[in-house]
Amino acid sequence: MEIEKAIAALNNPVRRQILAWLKDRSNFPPALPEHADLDGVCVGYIQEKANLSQSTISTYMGHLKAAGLVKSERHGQWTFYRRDEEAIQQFLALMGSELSQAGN
Amino acid sequence: MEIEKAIAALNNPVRRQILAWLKDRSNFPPALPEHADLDGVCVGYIQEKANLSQSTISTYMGHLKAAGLVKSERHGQWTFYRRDEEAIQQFLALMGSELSQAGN
DNA sequence: TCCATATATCGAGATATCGCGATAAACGTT
DNA sequence: AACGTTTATCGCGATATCTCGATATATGGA
Repeated sequence: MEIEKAIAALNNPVRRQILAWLKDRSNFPPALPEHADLDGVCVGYIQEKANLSQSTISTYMGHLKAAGLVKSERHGQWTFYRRDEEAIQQFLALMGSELSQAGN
Repeated sequence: MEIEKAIAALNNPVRRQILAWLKDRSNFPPALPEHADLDGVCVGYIQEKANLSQSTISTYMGHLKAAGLVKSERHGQWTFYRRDEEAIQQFLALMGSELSQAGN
């Protein structure tokens, strides 16, 4: 997790929305049978939901990944993205300690 | 506090640094005797510390204020800026609930 | 009133981000 | 090898942000 890149990645409503959608797999169409055992959501589903171009969403996921907020796994032609909960909590903790007054 | 503007305001290392400096008044030169009873730090001191131009710092403080992260008070020719601790905590709480997985 | 000081606003050039379409790369299937 | 599908990368015009110097505004003092 890189706080600098993470803040930049979060400085965009669609990227924040995608992170929120990824909290719950049921925000997306069901996985194909052959992907039933994998977690994460493929780029195409995210693109469909966000209603932006394929290249834009691919780039967005790249930002989120570079920031460390999501993990990705490629299976065949598909890349599955899922939240990195640990990194997200770490980010929140870092923001808290950077922003909070000492006594709080 | 406006989460959209707050994230944008925080998406800049100098503005984050200023917020951090403002945690402790002793990061700046002592107040003039006639300002001893006021809290907050004047723009000039912040500028000196950040080593950017006067106009840049004034604009930065405007961003932080528009985001609701700081409060300002004018006394004579000086504007004193201080952190809005309540708003900052509210921002952190909002980020937490927006980013965190439901079960966390 | 005139001047000095502190801050805010304006206008501009440099740089970064946005979001796209086109194209490339990766992979599976035939 | 050739093709279809999925994702990643490239190049670009549009827009936003950065940071500055110059200027305007606000205030207090001589």
